Amino acid sequence: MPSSSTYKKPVISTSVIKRLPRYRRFLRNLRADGITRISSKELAHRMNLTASQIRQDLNCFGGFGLQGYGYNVDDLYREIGVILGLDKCRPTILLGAGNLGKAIARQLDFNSIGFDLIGIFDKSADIIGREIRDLTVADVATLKEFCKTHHPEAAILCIPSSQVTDLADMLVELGVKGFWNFTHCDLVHRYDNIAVESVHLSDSLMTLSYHLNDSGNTKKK
Amino acid sequence: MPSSSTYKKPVISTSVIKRLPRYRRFLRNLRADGITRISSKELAHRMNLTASQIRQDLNCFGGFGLQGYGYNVDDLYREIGVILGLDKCRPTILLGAGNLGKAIARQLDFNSIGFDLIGIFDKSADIIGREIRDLTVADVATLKEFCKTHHPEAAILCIPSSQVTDLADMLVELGVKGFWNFTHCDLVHRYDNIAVESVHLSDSLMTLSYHLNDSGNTKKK
DNA sequence: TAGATTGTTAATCGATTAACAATC
DNA sequence: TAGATTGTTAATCGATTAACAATC
Repeated sequence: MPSSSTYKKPVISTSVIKRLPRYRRFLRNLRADGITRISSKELAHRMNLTASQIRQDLNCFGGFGLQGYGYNVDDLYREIGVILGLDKCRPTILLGAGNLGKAIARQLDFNSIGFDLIGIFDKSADIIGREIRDLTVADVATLKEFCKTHHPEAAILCIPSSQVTDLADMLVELGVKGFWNFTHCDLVHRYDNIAVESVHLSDSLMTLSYHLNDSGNTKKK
Repeated sequence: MPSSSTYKKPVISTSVIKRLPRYRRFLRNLRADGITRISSKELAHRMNLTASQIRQDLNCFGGFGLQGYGYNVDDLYREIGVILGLDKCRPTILLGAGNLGKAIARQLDFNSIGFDLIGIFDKSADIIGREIRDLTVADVATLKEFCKTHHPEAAILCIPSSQVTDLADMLVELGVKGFWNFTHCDLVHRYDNIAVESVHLSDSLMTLSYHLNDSGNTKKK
């Protein structure tokens, strides 16, 4: 039953990975309610999944349960955090401090989920120099120099689509290993060995629109 | 080959629905580049999919192509818009005008994707009365009255988790048919016949974290 | 020990891909 | 007509569910 985060992983499917944060949220709520142990059956019931799926998912990473007992809520919560790498502290930069960028920077508790926001950049003179959290928005012209000194591992893209590919290409060359992409641009298959996680807000709203069309047979995700 | 939006739909899988906005984005780009027709093969190549999948997906909704020719870019772009219901104008309200709510309200072009933002509500005295786009933030205490007059169909939830269930329950009673949910709360299986589309920002960032762990065998979504 | 619940293998289901006849 | 490419059926692949032996 390995629990450390460095051993040869047998490639976990995206479906499984995407469920992990949700498991973690439910486990946190359970813990907050003072519940210390839970069976796959009970958790499945609360999450509207099958017990089988939960056990299959967790066993991709190791045997975290105990026969006849179930899972320890707090242990499992922390294990999932380790699997996701939330115990890391990855230097991260934000590109674009407009409405959305600013909100993202302020809204999220980066440090508690493995990221450390160390720089914010914009190209607009109106925005450069402003304070967001503990950071001052810098001129994107100084980005290259900044990266060479501080080696950010991840970059958050909240810039206009037109600027995305140039900037992203540059960042990859400067050693950035992953993008959290809020632009309309489809970066996903552009690079090898670079992680891209996209949040396409309007795509998401469009699927809501679809489901509003056929209210009645709606029953989703 | 039906193209109108009202006929008996044989339940389309979520996987297909979720791909539609992406097809639409690519088609728009093609159109912008002056390309008027495209084969499933060529589109598949550009989108990193199989031609087979594209044809299967589109044929869930009707025969939009022409044998020996392919698809008309502009027609298909518009058809997908109709399928998604982007030609509608659904009265929509925003709950919570903090960092994120404000940014969402300002960032998105609601009208071009089927929504009409008609009200913004908050409970904080600091925020009530502020101007966001063409709207003035109203006191959430006036929400019920507002709904009885204006009958919003969709609600965007950008409020603290603690307030979500009470507010959402009330809105459902008042006739809201769908939620765009940005809270940590898992609304999904709470109601019948209510559409819920969630954007869990930290969940998304966590999956990026996971993929940064194993840079190398990263190749995703 | 008996009861409970896991870890894991086998069966099922659904989604993706391949193949090909229909047709522009 | 010949060539191209769709719509659609069949085959494959992967993900979910069921079943059950292992074990706490």
